[in-house]
Amino acid sequence: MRIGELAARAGVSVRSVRYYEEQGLLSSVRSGSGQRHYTDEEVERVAFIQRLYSAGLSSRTIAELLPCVDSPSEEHSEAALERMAQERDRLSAHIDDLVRTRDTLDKLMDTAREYRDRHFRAPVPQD
Amino acid sequence: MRIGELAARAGVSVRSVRYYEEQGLLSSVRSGSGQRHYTDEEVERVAFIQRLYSAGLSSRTIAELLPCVDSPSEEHSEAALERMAQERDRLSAHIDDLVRTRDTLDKLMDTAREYRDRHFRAPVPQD
DNA sequence: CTTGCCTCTGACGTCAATGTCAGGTTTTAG
DNA sequence: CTAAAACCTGACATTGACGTCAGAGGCAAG
Repeated sequence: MRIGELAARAGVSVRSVRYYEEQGLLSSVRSGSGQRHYTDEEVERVAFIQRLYSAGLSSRTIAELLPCVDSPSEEHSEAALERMAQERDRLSAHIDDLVRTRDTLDKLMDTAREYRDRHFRAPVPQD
Repeated sequence: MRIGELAARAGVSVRSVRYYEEQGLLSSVRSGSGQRHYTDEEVERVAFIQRLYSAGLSSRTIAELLPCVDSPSEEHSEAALERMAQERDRLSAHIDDLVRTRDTLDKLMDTAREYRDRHFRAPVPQD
């Protein structure tokens, strides 16, 4: 498939796909006229890249992880495993942080609801 | 305390504190010479703002939430509650996304470890 | 063949939070 | 008193993942 279809199927923009290639996260086979062609597998790959981005990883970090995903071989296996473990930990920490923030928000909402109910109207069952 | 101490205590840069004020997230009492002065409470506030930022909220969104935090009153209570619920949901979705990504990373690491152990050395107890 | 859509490269624009610098005032320590 | 350190405003720089546009070429349908 060509880049438009890939982008649509993966749910990203055409611009992003080109950007991923520029960053070395994705490769393409070029037709004689220079157009990029992809296989079905690339759809998943692009989607996965997106998820890593939205997990807060940078292009550089993703570029360091993907080779391990592609071909687990001796050369990068150890380094990549460490890198992945490290990013996994960062991710875990971030998740914990978000959960704490969500808890804080929950408490704030409870407070606000209580206040509202006490002052402005009868209590309602919460959600 | 002055801005330097506040920033240090809250773990952010002086620049950021000024920026928060510029965005209406924080207020300060000015001394005669124009220097900002803060109370201990502001330290927590700044730290909380930081957490909202790192949770992916924008200045604008934070600005919409903080008034509710400060003084739950009729005027913004309903709207702010909705806003908070909405952001809470966004946050939850994001957390779920991150957890899924972490799971994927875990699986990748398992695969890599298996590969390594099968090909290059005797199995070791995992972690 | 032509019309319309897709693609190409390359470059500049954007946005948000923050860094950084300049040029000047204020506060603090010795 | 004086030098260092901290603060002020204002403005421009940066970073990263894109958006967007220009100008040119590719490709299927009628």
